[in-house]
Amino acid sequence: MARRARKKNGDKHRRIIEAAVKVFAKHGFYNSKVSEIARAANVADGTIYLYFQNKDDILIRLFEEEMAAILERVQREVDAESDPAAKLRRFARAHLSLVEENQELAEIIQVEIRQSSKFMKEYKNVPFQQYLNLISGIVKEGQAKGVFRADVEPGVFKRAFFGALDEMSRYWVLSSARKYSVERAAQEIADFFLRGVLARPEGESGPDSAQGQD
Amino acid sequence: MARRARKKNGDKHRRIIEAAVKVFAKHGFYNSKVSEIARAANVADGTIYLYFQNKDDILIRLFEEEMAAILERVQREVDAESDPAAKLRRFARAHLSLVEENQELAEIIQVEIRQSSKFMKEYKNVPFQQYLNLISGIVKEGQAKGVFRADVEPGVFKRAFFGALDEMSRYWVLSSARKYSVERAAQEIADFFLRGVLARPEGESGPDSAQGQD
DNA sequence: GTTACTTGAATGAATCGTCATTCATCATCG
DNA sequence: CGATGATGAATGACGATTCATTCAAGTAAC
Repeated sequence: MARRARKKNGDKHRRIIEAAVKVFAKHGFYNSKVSEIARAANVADGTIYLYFQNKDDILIRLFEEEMAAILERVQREVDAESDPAAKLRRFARAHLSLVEENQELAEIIQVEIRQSSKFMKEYKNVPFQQYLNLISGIVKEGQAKGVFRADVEPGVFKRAFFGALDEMSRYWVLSSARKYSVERAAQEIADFFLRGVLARPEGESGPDSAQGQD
Repeated sequence: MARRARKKNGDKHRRIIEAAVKVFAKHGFYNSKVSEIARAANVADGTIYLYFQNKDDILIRLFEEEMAAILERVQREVDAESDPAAKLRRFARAHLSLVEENQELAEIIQVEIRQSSKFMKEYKNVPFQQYLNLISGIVKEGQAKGVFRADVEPGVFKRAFFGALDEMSRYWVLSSARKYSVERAAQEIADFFLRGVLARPEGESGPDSAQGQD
């Protein structure tokens, strides 16, 4: 029964994290009171400090735990496809679906984490790097298979692609108006990129003639 | 000499804004002290309250003033091109150049403004909307001219395109490593999109597909 | 041109509220 | 009984904002 302690720990730890998600999403990190998180989690103020070092720590841990789950899920979805182009579409769909399903969390990751990961210069934000690298991984694979153009810089692509999805999500999260469906948007965004990344969009002749002058 | 007063006003207002840019960029809005801005601007703490309502107001006004200048400049650059595709490339280059030239400001706009524009639910952030609409404007123009595919949703495109540039900027601003040149990245990002947006990448067949509904 | 008075910009020390965090105390369980 | 987890009132720091006061420049009167 000694392990019960751990289990109980896990329980309160969880409850606090979940409460924090709600509270941070509602007021933003800096305007959230620890006591409000405590109230929402149904624990005493002091209890929070048995599970977390301080307020910052709540944010970091919440981010890392949730991010790990997200990474795993998206990874799995992407792995389910074999064609690189399909992987990219799948990534877009998975990303936007996750945002739609976890709006509060998405809001925190988009707004608060960036805020503080800049402020906390030390924090390297590994999970986010990994997430981005899922994308560049797909690109490299596509290039290796000859399906994607070789002159695409994976390091630029991953940011551009992620950025596009992310900005679209922001729209979802911050506005209430849903003009476009997730499916539709994911599809369209992936398309913008894919048609530019595919080695030959349609029946094409040579890649040399591609660009005109500027 | 009575007008000197106004001039002097303008002067201090400016100095405070400029100081705030530095301070906010360095510590983030919430970790910045009004007294530090005052020190940086070489005015007394109280003086700030003669020019701004409160700390939030400093952020909002700084954003709006700087944004107006940015909008005007990018607008002008885009107008200098006539071909929609060229406009898009130009937009990308202008955007990234601005970021490179005003890193502190860019950092604030990316991180702090978003933070607080969520927190201040009322704040509609018109300047940002306008900025985005520069992009959708280009798309619509391109579609009208038949240069861009008609089935592209300008409202999705503007976010995707902006998001891509923005994420790339974040990399510049937050990391110190500059692996890719601005020029190169702008070019590449615009290309990802353009090759997907151009009505006919190469010699294609049917002209019927050109016009469509929106 | 100098003296006396008015105005309002500028100052910065003092105030006042607000939390994050602590810790003395309590409850529970084995 | 300890011991370990939980509590929540009390503490202390901090920092935005205020406001009584100073000061410089303008105006008028002589």
